[in-house]
Amino acid sequence: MTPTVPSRAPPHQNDIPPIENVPLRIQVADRLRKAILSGKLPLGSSLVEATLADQLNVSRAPIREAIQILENDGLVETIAYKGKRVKPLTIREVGEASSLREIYEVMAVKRILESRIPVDLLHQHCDQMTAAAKADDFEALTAADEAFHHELIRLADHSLLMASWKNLYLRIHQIMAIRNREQRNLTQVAKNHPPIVHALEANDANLAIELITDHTRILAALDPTSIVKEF
Amino acid sequence: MTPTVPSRAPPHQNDIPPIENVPLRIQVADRLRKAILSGKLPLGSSLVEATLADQLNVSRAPIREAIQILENDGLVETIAYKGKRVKPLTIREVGEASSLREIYEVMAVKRILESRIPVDLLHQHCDQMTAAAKADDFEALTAADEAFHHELIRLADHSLLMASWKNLYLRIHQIMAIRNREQRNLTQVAKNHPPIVHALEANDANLAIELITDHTRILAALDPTSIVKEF
DNA sequence: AACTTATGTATTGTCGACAACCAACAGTAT
DNA sequence: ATACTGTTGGTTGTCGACAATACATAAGTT
Repeated sequence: MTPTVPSRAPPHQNDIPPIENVPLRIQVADRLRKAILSGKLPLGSSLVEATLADQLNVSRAPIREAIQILENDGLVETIAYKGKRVKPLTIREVGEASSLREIYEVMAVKRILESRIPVDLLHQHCDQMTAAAKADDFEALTAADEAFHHELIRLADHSLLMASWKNLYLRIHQIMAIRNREQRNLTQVAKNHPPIVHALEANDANLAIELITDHTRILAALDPTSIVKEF
Repeated sequence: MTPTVPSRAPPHQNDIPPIENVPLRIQVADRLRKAILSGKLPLGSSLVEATLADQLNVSRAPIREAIQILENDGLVETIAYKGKRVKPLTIREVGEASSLREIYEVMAVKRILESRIPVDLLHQHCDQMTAAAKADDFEALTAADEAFHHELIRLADHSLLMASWKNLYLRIHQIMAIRNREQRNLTQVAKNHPPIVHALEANDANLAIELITDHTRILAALDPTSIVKEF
Protein backbone atom coordinates (compact mmCIF):
# COMPACT_ATOMS: atom_id res chain seq x y z
CA MET A 1 0.00 0.00 0.00
CA THR A 2 1.86 3.03 1.20
CA PRO A 3 5.10 2.70 -0.69
CA THR A 4 8.07 2.31 1.52
CA VAL A 5 11.70 1.84 0.83
CA PRO A 6 13.26 -1.31 2.19
CA SER A 7 15.17 -0.25 5.25
CA ARG A 8 18.05 -2.63 5.00
CA ALA A 9 20.45 -0.80 7.26
CA PRO A 10 21.00 -2.72 10.49
CA PRO A 11 21.10 -0.69 13.70
CA HIS A 12 24.56 0.27 14.92
CA GLN A 13 26.22 1.43 18.08
CA ASN A 14 27.10 4.93 17.03
CA ASP A 15 24.36 7.27 16.06
CA ILE A 16 25.45 8.27 12.60
CA PRO A 17 22.24 7.86 10.68
CA PRO A 18 22.39 5.95 7.39
CA ILE A 19 22.05 7.93 4.21
CA GLU A 20 18.52 7.52 3.05
CA ASN A 21 18.15 6.54 -0.51
CA VAL A 22 14.52 7.22 -1.11
CA PRO A 23 13.47 7.27 -4.74
CA LEU A 24 12.10 10.59 -5.81
CA ARG A 25 8.74 9.16 -6.69
CA ILE A 26 8.30 8.10 -3.09
CA GLN A 27 9.31 11.46 -1.74
CA VAL A 28 7.02 13.20 -4.16
CA ALA A 29 4.16 10.83 -3.41
CA ASP A 30 4.60 11.35 0.31
CA ARG A 31 4.59 15.09 -0.02
CA LEU A 32 1.60 15.15 -2.26
CA ARG A 33 -0.27 12.72 -0.06
CA LYS A 34 0.38 14.87 2.94
CA ALA A 35 -0.76 17.93 1.06
CA ILE A 36 -3.95 16.21 0.01
CA LEU A 37 -4.74 14.69 3.38
CA SER A 38 -4.13 17.95 5.15
CA GLY A 39 -6.34 19.75 2.72
CA LYS A 40 -3.56 21.95 1.39
CA LEU A 41 -4.47 20.63 -2.01
CA PRO A 42 -8.22 21.07 -1.99
CA LEU A 43 -10.54 18.46 -3.40
CA GLY A 44 -10.84 18.70 -7.13
CA SER A 45 -7.73 20.77 -7.67
CA SER A 46 -5.91 19.70 -10.76
CA LEU A 47 -2.41 18.32 -10.76
CA VAL A 48 -0.29 19.28 -13.73
CA GLU A 49 2.82 17.21 -14.13
CA ALA A 50 4.96 19.92 -15.61
CA THR A 51 3.97 22.43 -12.97
CA LEU A 52 4.65 20.04 -10.13
CA ALA A 53 7.93 19.02 -11.70
CA ASP A 54 8.87 22.65 -11.77
CA GLN A 55 7.79 23.28 -8.20
CA LEU A 56 9.49 20.26 -6.71
CA ASN A 57 12.50 20.67 -8.96
CA VAL A 58 12.49 17.19 -10.45
CA SER A 59 11.69 15.88 -13.88
CA ARG A 60 8.24 14.76 -14.90
CA ALA A 61 9.01 11.06 -14.65
CA PRO A 62 8.99 10.76 -10.86
CA ILE A 63 6.01 13.07 -10.70
CA ARG A 64 4.08 10.79 -13.01
CA GLU A 65 4.94 7.76 -10.96
CA ALA A 66 4.06 9.52 -7.74
CA ILE A 67 0.70 10.50 -9.11
CA GLN A 68 0.13 6.94 -10.18
CA ILE A 69 0.83 5.86 -6.63
CA LEU A 70 -1.70 8.34 -5.34
CA GLU A 71 -4.13 7.07 -7.90
CA ASN A 72 -3.85 3.62 -6.43
CA ASP A 73 -4.34 5.13 -3.03
CA GLY A 74 -7.59 6.43 -4.44
CA LEU A 75 -6.70 10.02 -3.76
CA VAL A 76 -6.23 11.14 -7.35
CA GLU A 77 -8.06 10.42 -10.54
CA THR A 78 -6.88 10.77 -14.10
CA ILE A 79 -8.83 11.87 -17.09
CA ALA A 80 -6.85 10.85 -20.13
CA TYR A 81 -5.30 13.70 -22.05
CA LYS A 82 -7.24 16.08 -19.86
CA GLY A 83 -5.49 16.13 -16.56
CA LYS A 84 -5.28 14.65 -13.15
CA ARG A 85 -7.01 16.02 -10.13
CA VAL A 86 -7.50 15.38 -6.47
CA LYS A 87 -10.41 13.00 -6.35
CA PRO A 88 -13.45 14.76 -5.02
CA LEU A 89 -15.27 13.14 -2.14
CA THR A 90 -18.94 12.57 -2.64
CA ILE A 91 -21.33 11.99 0.19
CA ARG A 92 -21.88 8.56 -1.18
CA GLU A 93 -18.21 7.73 -0.92
CA VAL A 94 -18.10 8.76 2.69
CA GLY A 95 -20.84 6.27 3.43
CA GLU A 96 -19.17 3.59 1.40
CA ALA A 97 -15.84 4.10 3.09
CA SER A 98 -17.45 3.82 6.50
CA SER A 99 -19.33 0.67 5.71
CA LEU A 100 -16.28 -0.97 4.27
CA ARG A 101 -14.25 0.04 7.25
CA GLU A 102 -16.86 -1.54 9.43
CA ILE A 103 -16.56 -4.97 7.91
CA TYR A 104 -12.78 -4.77 8.03
CA GLU A 105 -12.72 -3.99 11.70
CA VAL A 106 -15.37 -6.51 12.53
CA MET A 107 -13.35 -9.12 10.71
CA ALA A 108 -10.30 -8.11 12.69
CA VAL A 109 -12.19 -8.40 15.96
CA LYS A 110 -13.46 -11.84 15.05
CA ARG A 111 -10.02 -13.07 14.17
CA ILE A 112 -8.50 -11.64 17.31
CA LEU A 113 -11.08 -13.38 19.46
CA GLU A 114 -10.59 -16.64 17.63
CA SER A 115 -6.84 -16.56 17.95
CA ARG A 116 -7.04 -15.53 21.61
CA ILE A 117 -4.06 -13.31 21.10
CA PRO A 118 -3.51 -10.83 23.94
CA VAL A 119 -4.51 -7.25 23.23
CA ASP A 120 -2.45 -5.44 25.81
CA LEU A 121 -0.89 -3.29 23.15
CA LEU A 122 -4.15 -1.48 22.65
CA HIS A 123 -4.13 0.00 26.11
CA GLN A 124 -1.32 2.41 25.49
CA HIS A 125 -3.11 3.90 22.54
CA CYS A 126 -6.20 4.39 24.65
CA ASP A 127 -4.10 6.23 27.20
CA GLN A 128 -2.62 8.43 24.50
CA MET A 129 -6.06 9.27 23.27
CA THR A 130 -7.23 10.19 26.74
CA ALA A 131 -4.21 12.39 27.22
CA ALA A 132 -4.72 14.05 23.85
CA ALA A 133 -8.37 14.64 24.63
CA LYS A 134 -7.45 16.27 27.92
CA ALA A 135 -4.94 18.49 26.20
CA ASP A 136 -7.55 19.31 23.57
CA ASP A 137 -5.04 18.28 20.92
CA PHE A 138 -6.96 17.22 17.86
CA GLU A 139 -3.90 16.19 15.88
CA ALA A 140 -2.61 13.93 18.61
CA LEU A 141 -6.03 12.42 19.13
CA THR A 142 -6.38 11.57 15.46
CA ALA A 143 -2.93 10.05 15.43
CA ALA A 144 -3.61 7.95 18.50
CA ASP A 145 -6.95 6.89 17.10
CA GLU A 146 -5.31 5.75 13.90
CA ALA A 147 -2.63 3.96 15.87
CA PHE A 148 -5.29 2.17 17.88
CA HIS A 149 -7.12 0.89 14.85
CA HIS A 150 -3.92 0.10 13.05
CA GLU A 151 -2.87 -2.04 15.97
CA LEU A 152 -6.27 -3.70 16.03
CA ILE A 153 -5.89 -4.73 12.42
CA ARG A 154 -2.32 -5.80 12.96
CA LEU A 155 -3.39 -8.09 15.77
CA ALA A 156 -5.71 -9.82 13.33
CA ASP A 157 -2.55 -11.07 11.64
CA HIS A 158 -3.87 -10.92 8.09
CA SER A 159 -1.66 -9.09 5.66
CA LEU A 160 -4.21 -8.72 2.90
CA LEU A 161 -6.68 -7.29 5.36
CA MET A 162 -3.99 -4.94 6.57
CA ALA A 163 -3.22 -3.78 3.07
CA SER A 164 -6.87 -3.19 2.26
CA TRP A 165 -7.47 -1.42 5.52
CA LYS A 166 -4.48 0.86 5.04
CA ASN A 167 -5.63 1.77 1.61
CA LEU A 168 -9.11 2.52 2.83
CA TYR A 169 -7.91 4.39 5.85
CA LEU A 170 -6.22 6.97 3.67
CA ARG A 171 -9.66 7.94 2.55
CA ILE A 172 -10.99 7.87 6.09
CA HIS A 173 -8.11 10.04 7.14
CA GLN A 174 -8.97 12.50 4.41
CA ILE A 175 -12.57 12.61 5.51
CA MET A 176 -11.61 13.24 9.08
CA ALA A 177 -9.17 15.95 8.12
CA ILE A 178 -11.81 17.77 6.16
CA ARG A 179 -14.06 17.64 9.16
CA ASN A 180 -11.41 19.26 11.22
CA ARG A 181 -13.56 22.12 12.29
CA GLU A 182 -16.38 19.99 13.52
CA GLN A 183 -14.12 19.43 16.50
CA ARG A 184 -16.69 17.43 18.30
CA ASN A 185 -16.29 16.20 21.80
CA LEU A 186 -12.77 14.87 21.94
CA THR A 187 -13.23 13.23 25.29
CA GLN A 188 -16.13 11.24 23.92
CA VAL A 189 -13.98 9.81 21.13
CA ALA A 190 -11.32 8.84 23.64
CA LYS A 191 -13.89 7.20 25.88
CA ASN A 192 -15.20 5.03 23.07
CA HIS A 193 -12.17 2.87 22.84
CA PRO A 194 -11.42 1.31 26.23
CA PRO A 195 -14.71 -0.63 26.28
CA ILE A 196 -13.69 -2.27 23.03
CA VAL A 197 -10.47 -3.46 24.58
CA HIS A 198 -12.30 -4.71 27.62
CA ALA A 199 -14.79 -6.63 25.52
CA LEU A 200 -11.90 -8.22 23.68
CA GLU A 201 -10.22 -9.17 26.92
CA ALA A 202 -13.47 -10.56 28.25
CA ASN A 203 -13.79 -12.58 25.06
CA ASP A 204 -17.22 -11.12 24.53
CA ALA A 205 -17.57 -11.39 20.77
CA ASN A 206 -21.01 -9.90 20.43
CA LEU A 207 -20.25 -6.91 22.57
CA ALA A 208 -16.92 -6.25 20.87
CA ILE A 209 -18.47 -6.40 17.45
CA GLU A 210 -21.34 -4.21 18.50
CA LEU A 211 -19.01 -1.61 19.96
CA ILE A 212 -16.81 -1.58 16.89
CA THR A 213 -19.80 -1.31 14.64
CA ASP A 214 -21.22 1.61 16.56
CA HIS A 215 -17.84 3.25 16.66
CA THR A 216 -17.21 3.06 12.94
CA ARG A 217 -20.69 4.26 12.18
CA ILE A 218 -20.12 7.52 13.97
CA LEU A 219 -18.13 8.69 11.00
CA ALA A 220 -20.95 8.07 8.60
CA ALA A 221 -23.55 9.39 10.98
CA LEU A 222 -22.15 12.89 11.16
CA ASP A 223 -23.94 15.05 8.70
CA PRO A 224 -21.47 15.55 5.88
CA THR A 225 -23.36 18.05 3.80
CA SER A 226 -21.69 21.00 5.39
CA ILE A 227 -18.21 20.03 4.38
CA VAL A 228 -18.09 17.52 1.61
CA LYS A 229 -18.53 19.18 -1.72
CA GLU A 230 -20.21 17.59 -4.64
CA PHE A 231 -18.74 17.84 -8.10
CA MET B 1 -9.15 -1.65 -10.89
CA THR B 2 -8.72 -3.11 -14.32
CA PRO B 3 -7.59 -0.08 -16.25
CA THR B 4 -9.90 0.93 -19.00
CA VAL B 5 -9.91 3.74 -21.43
CA PRO B 6 -12.89 6.05 -21.29
CA SER B 7 -15.08 5.06 -24.19
CA ARG B 8 -16.48 8.40 -25.09
CA ALA B 9 -17.60 7.59 -28.60
CA PRO B 10 -21.39 7.61 -28.85
CA PRO B 11 -22.99 4.84 -30.93
CA HIS B 12 -23.80 5.72 -34.51
CA GLN B 13 -25.96 4.43 -37.31
CA ASN B 14 -23.26 3.17 -39.60
CA ASP B 15 -20.97 0.49 -38.43
CA ILE B 16 -17.63 2.11 -38.86
CA PRO B 17 -15.96 1.36 -35.56
CA PRO B 18 -14.15 4.17 -33.77
CA ILE B 19 -10.39 4.13 -33.74
CA GLU B 20 -9.26 2.85 -30.43
CA ASN B 21 -6.71 4.96 -28.73
CA VAL B 22 -5.49 2.80 -25.93
CA PRO B 23 -2.37 4.06 -24.20
CA LEU B 24 0.52 1.69 -24.48
CA ARG B 25 0.77 1.22 -20.76
CA ILE B 26 -2.75 -0.18 -20.75
CA GLN B 27 -2.08 -2.52 -23.62
CA VAL B 28 1.12 -3.68 -22.01
CA ALA B 29 -0.53 -4.10 -18.63
CA ASP B 30 -3.37 -6.10 -20.15
CA ARG B 31 -1.00 -8.40 -21.96
CA LEU B 32 1.18 -8.96 -18.97
CA ARG B 33 -1.77 -9.52 -16.72
CA LYS B 34 -3.13 -12.10 -19.07
CA ALA B 35 0.24 -13.80 -19.23
CA ILE B 36 0.46 -13.88 -15.47
CA LEU B 37 -3.08 -15.04 -14.85
CA SER B 38 -2.79 -17.75 -17.45
CA GLY B 39 0.43 -18.92 -15.95
CA LYS B 40 2.47 -18.15 -19.03
CA LEU B 41 4.63 -16.04 -16.77
CA PRO B 42 5.25 -18.40 -13.90
CA LEU B 43 5.21 -17.26 -10.30
CA GLY B 44 8.45 -15.68 -9.31
CA SER B 45 9.72 -15.04 -12.79
CA SER B 46 11.49 -11.74 -13.00
CA LEU B 47 10.36 -8.91 -15.21
CA VAL B 48 13.14 -6.85 -16.71
CA GLU B 49 12.01 -3.56 -18.13
CA ALA B 50 14.52 -3.40 -20.93
CA THR B 51 13.83 -6.94 -22.03
CA LEU B 52 10.09 -6.45 -22.07
CA ALA B 53 10.49 -3.15 -23.87
CA ASP B 54 12.47 -4.97 -26.48
CA GLN B 55 10.00 -7.82 -26.77
CA LEU B 56 6.92 -5.64 -27.00
CA ASN B 57 8.69 -3.09 -29.13
CA VAL B 58 7.98 -0.06 -27.01
CA SER B 59 10.15 2.11 -24.85
CA ARG B 60 10.71 1.47 -21.18
CA ALA B 61 8.35 4.17 -20.00
CA PRO B 62 5.07 2.43 -20.75
CA ILE B 63 6.53 -0.82 -19.49
CA ARG B 64 7.35 0.78 -16.20
CA GLU B 65 3.88 2.20 -15.86
CA ALA B 66 2.31 -1.09 -16.83
CA ILE B 67 4.33 -2.89 -14.19
CA GLN B 68 3.27 -0.33 -11.66
CA ILE B 69 -0.33 -1.05 -12.56
CA LEU B 70 0.25 -4.73 -12.03
CA GLU B 71 1.88 -3.92 -8.76
CA ASN B 72 -1.29 -2.26 -7.60
CA ASP B 73 -3.16 -5.28 -8.77
CA GLY B 74 -0.96 -7.20 -6.41
CA LEU B 75 0.41 -9.41 -9.13
CA VAL B 76 3.93 -8.05 -9.24
CA GLU B 77 6.36 -6.95 -6.59
CA THR B 78 9.35 -4.68 -6.90
CA ILE B 79 12.63 -4.95 -5.13
CA ALA B 80 14.37 -1.65 -5.53
CA TYR B 81 17.40 -1.71 -7.79
CA LYS B 82 17.11 -5.47 -7.90
CA GLY B 83 14.25 -6.24 -10.16
CA LYS B 84 10.58 -6.86 -10.42
CA ARG B 85 9.03 -10.27 -10.41
CA VAL B 86 5.72 -11.99 -10.54
CA LYS B 87 4.58 -12.11 -6.96
CA PRO B 88 4.78 -15.63 -5.65
CA LEU B 89 1.71 -17.04 -3.99
CA THR B 90 2.17 -18.42 -0.54
CA ILE B 91 -0.25 -20.83 1.04
CA ARG B 92 -0.97 -18.19 3.58
CA GLU B 93 -2.01 -15.75 0.91
CA VAL B 94 -4.42 -18.21 -0.58
CA GLY B 95 -6.15 -18.48 2.76
CA GLU B 96 -6.15 -14.75 3.26
CA ALA B 97 -7.58 -14.09 -0.16
CA SER B 98 -10.38 -16.54 0.47
CA SER B 99 -11.30 -15.12 3.83
CA LEU B 100 -11.32 -11.61 2.50
CA ARG B 101 -13.42 -12.65 -0.42
CA GLU B 102 -15.84 -14.19 1.99
CA ILE B 103 -16.53 -10.99 3.87
CA TYR B 104 -16.89 -9.08 0.62
CA GLU B 105 -19.47 -11.44 -0.72
CA VAL B 106 -21.32 -11.68 2.55
CA MET B 107 -21.46 -7.92 2.66
CA ALA B 108 -22.84 -7.89 -0.85
CA VAL B 109 -25.50 -10.41 0.04
CA LYS B 110 -26.54 -8.39 3.06
CA ARG B 111 -26.85 -5.23 1.05
CA ILE B 112 -28.80 -6.92 -1.68
CA LEU B 113 -31.25 -8.31 0.80
CA GLU B 114 -31.62 -4.95 2.51
CA SER B 115 -32.21 -3.08 -0.70
CA ARG B 116 -34.64 -5.72 -1.95
CA ILE B 117 -33.25 -5.27 -5.41
CA PRO B 118 -34.30 -8.04 -7.83
CA VAL B 119 -31.62 -10.58 -8.65
CA ASP B 120 -32.94 -11.94 -11.93
CA LEU B 121 -29.71 -11.13 -13.65
CA LEU B 122 -27.95 -13.87 -11.75
CA HIS B 123 -29.99 -16.61 -13.38
CA GLN B 124 -28.40 -16.30 -16.77
CA HIS B 125 -24.96 -16.78 -15.32
CA CYS B 126 -26.14 -19.88 -13.54
CA ASP B 127 -27.41 -21.22 -16.84
CA GLN B 128 -24.12 -20.47 -18.52
CA MET B 129 -22.30 -22.31 -15.80
CA THR B 130 -24.52 -25.33 -16.16
CA ALA B 131 -23.97 -25.33 -19.89
CA ALA B 132 -20.23 -24.99 -19.48
CA ALA B 133 -20.19 -27.82 -16.96
CA LYS B 134 -22.08 -30.04 -19.35
CA ALA B 135 -19.68 -29.23 -22.15
CA ASP B 136 -16.79 -29.87 -19.76
CA ASP B 137 -15.43 -26.44 -20.66
CA PHE B 138 -13.31 -25.28 -17.77
CA GLU B 139 -12.55 -21.89 -19.30
CA ALA B 140 -16.19 -21.08 -19.87
CA LEU B 141 -17.13 -22.26 -16.42
CA THR B 142 -14.55 -20.02 -14.80
CA ALA B 143 -15.71 -17.09 -16.88
CA ALA B 144 -19.35 -17.66 -15.99
CA ASP B 145 -18.43 -18.11 -12.35
CA GLU B 146 -16.60 -14.83 -12.33
CA ALA B 147 -19.49 -13.16 -14.12
CA PHE B 148 -21.87 -14.48 -11.50
CA HIS B 149 -19.92 -13.13 -8.59
CA HIS B 150 -19.19 -9.89 -10.39
CA GLU B 151 -22.88 -9.42 -10.89
CA LEU B 152 -23.52 -10.24 -7.26
CA ILE B 153 -21.16 -7.52 -6.17
CA ARG B 154 -22.56 -5.10 -8.70
CA LEU B 155 -26.04 -5.62 -7.33
CA ALA B 156 -24.77 -4.55 -3.94
CA ASP B 157 -24.38 -1.10 -5.48
CA HIS B 158 -21.25 -0.14 -3.61
CA SER B 159 -18.44 1.15 -5.77
CA LEU B 160 -15.70 0.89 -3.18
CA LEU B 161 -16.69 -2.68 -2.47
CA MET B 162 -16.65 -3.34 -6.18
CA ALA B 163 -13.19 -1.88 -6.56
CA SER B 164 -11.84 -3.88 -3.65
CA TRP B 165 -13.49 -7.05 -4.86
CA LYS B 166 -12.12 -6.65 -8.36
CA ASN B 167 -8.67 -6.13 -7.05
CA LEU B 168 -8.92 -9.18 -4.85
CA TYR B 169 -10.49 -11.27 -7.53
CA LEU B 170 -7.44 -10.92 -9.72
CA ARG B 171 -5.63 -12.91 -7.10
CA ILE B 172 -8.44 -15.41 -6.83
CA HIS B 173 -8.39 -15.77 -10.57
CA GLN B 174 -4.71 -16.47 -10.45
CA ILE B 175 -5.17 -19.10 -7.79
CA MET B 176 -7.87 -20.80 -9.78
CA ALA B 177 -5.80 -20.75 -12.93
CA ILE B 178 -2.89 -22.40 -11.21
CA ARG B 179 -5.21 -25.10 -10.00
CA ASN B 180 -6.27 -25.74 -13.52
CA ARG B 181 -5.36 -29.38 -13.45
CA GLU B 182 -7.28 -30.14 -10.32
CA GLN B 183 -10.27 -30.03 -12.62
CA ARG B 184 -12.60 -31.02 -9.92
CA ASN B 185 -16.22 -31.80 -10.50
CA LEU B 186 -17.41 -29.04 -12.77
CA THR B 187 -21.04 -29.91 -12.37
CA GLN B 188 -20.75 -29.52 -8.64
CA VAL B 189 -19.46 -25.98 -9.01
CA ALA B 190 -22.31 -25.13 -11.32
CA LYS B 191 -24.82 -26.65 -8.93
CA ASN B 192 -23.59 -24.51 -6.06
CA HIS B 193 -24.90 -21.28 -7.41
CA PRO B 194 -28.63 -21.58 -8.05
CA PRO B 195 -29.42 -22.17 -4.36
CA ILE B 196 -27.77 -18.86 -3.58
CA VAL B 197 -30.02 -17.08 -6.01
CA HIS B 198 -33.04 -18.82 -4.60
CA ALA B 199 -32.14 -17.88 -1.08
CA LEU B 200 -31.79 -14.28 -2.20
CA GLU B 201 -35.16 -14.37 -3.88
CA ALA B 202 -36.72 -15.95 -0.83
CA ASN B 203 -35.17 -13.17 1.25
CA ASP B 204 -33.58 -15.78 3.47
CA ALA B 205 -30.61 -13.89 4.81
CA ASN B 206 -29.14 -16.59 6.99
CA LEU B 207 -29.33 -19.23 4.31
CA ALA B 208 -27.89 -16.95 1.65
CA ILE B 209 -24.99 -15.97 3.83
CA GLU B 210 -24.36 -19.53 4.82
CA LEU B 211 -24.34 -20.68 1.24
CA ILE B 212 -22.01 -17.93 0.15
CA THR B 213 -19.71 -18.61 3.04
CA ASP B 214 -19.52 -22.29 2.25
CA HIS B 215 -19.02 -21.55 -1.39
CA THR B 216 -16.13 -19.17 -0.90
CA ARG B 217 -14.49 -21.52 1.54
CA ILE B 218 -14.21 -24.25 -1.03
CA LEU B 219 -11.30 -22.40 -2.55
CA ALA B 220 -9.37 -22.33 0.69
CA ALA B 221 -10.35 -25.86 1.59
CA LEU B 222 -8.68 -27.47 -1.37
CA ASP B 223 -5.27 -28.62 -0.39
CA PRO B 224 -2.92 -26.16 -2.02
CA THR B 225 0.39 -27.77 -1.21
CA SER B 226 0.55 -29.62 -4.47
CA ILE B 227 0.48 -26.56 -6.63
CA VAL B 228 1.36 -23.41 -4.78
CA LYS B 229 5.06 -23.04 -4.45
CA GLU B 230 6.73 -21.43 -1.54
CA PHE B 231 9.62 -19.02 -2.05
C1' DA C 1 43.96 -18.16 4.03
C1' DA C 2 41.28 -14.27 5.23
C1' DC C 3 40.12 -9.77 4.51
C1' DT C 4 39.67 -5.64 2.05
C1' DT C 5 39.33 -3.16 -2.07
C1' DA C 6 38.49 -2.49 -7.08
C1' DT C 7 35.94 -3.65 -11.19
C1' DG C 8 32.18 -5.29 -14.05
C1' DT C 9 27.54 -6.20 -15.13
C1' DA C 10 22.68 -6.07 -14.83
C1' DT C 11 18.99 -3.42 -13.42
C1' DT C 12 16.31 0.34 -11.96
C1' DG C 13 16.02 5.57 -11.41
C1' DT C 14 15.90 10.07 -13.59
C1' DC C 15 16.08 13.29 -17.13
C1' DG C 16 14.92 16.44 -21.17
C1' DA C 17 12.82 16.59 -25.59
C1' DC C 18 9.36 15.56 -28.76
C1' DA C 19 4.90 13.55 -30.41
C1' DA C 20 -0.03 12.77 -29.80
C1' DC C 21 -4.03 14.36 -28.29
C1' DC C 22 -8.11 16.98 -26.71
C1' DA C 23 -10.99 21.09 -25.86
C1' DA C 24 -12.15 25.41 -26.88
C1' DC C 25 -12.02 29.20 -29.72
C1' DA C 26 -11.95 31.76 -33.95
C1' DG C 27 -12.84 32.09 -38.61
C1' DT C 28 -15.36 31.10 -42.88
C1' DA C 29 -18.97 29.91 -45.91
C1' DT C 30 -23.67 28.88 -46.43
C1' DA D 1 -27.49 32.85 -37.31
C1' DT D 2 -25.64 28.08 -38.10
C1' DA D 3 -22.77 24.60 -39.22
C1' DC D 4 -18.45 23.32 -40.52
C1' DT D 5 -13.31 23.90 -40.50
C1' DG D 6 -8.74 25.39 -39.15
C1' DT D 7 -5.82 26.67 -35.45
C1' DT D 8 -3.82 27.18 -31.10
C1' DG D 9 -2.68 26.33 -26.18
C1' DG D 10 -2.20 23.23 -22.71
C1' DT D 11 -1.75 18.59 -21.18
C1' DT D 12 -0.53 13.84 -21.21
C1' DG D 13 1.95 10.00 -23.78
C1' DT D 14 6.27 8.10 -25.40
C1' DC D 15 10.96 7.93 -26.33
C1' DG D 16 16.18 7.33 -26.03
C1' DA D 17 20.07 8.42 -23.26
C1' DC D 18 22.45 8.76 -19.07
C1' DA D 19 23.07 8.35 -13.87
C1' DA D 20 22.80 5.68 -9.68
C1' DT D 21 22.65 1.53 -7.31
C1' DA D 22 23.37 -3.25 -5.85
C1' DC D 23 25.36 -7.58 -6.34
C1' DA D 24 28.82 -10.68 -7.81
C1' DT D 25 33.43 -11.48 -8.91
C1' DA D 26 38.07 -10.77 -9.23
C1' DA D 27 42.26 -8.61 -7.67
C1' DG D 28 45.25 -7.16 -4.35
C1' DT D 29 47.10 -6.99 0.63
C1' DT D 30 48.35 -8.57 5.02
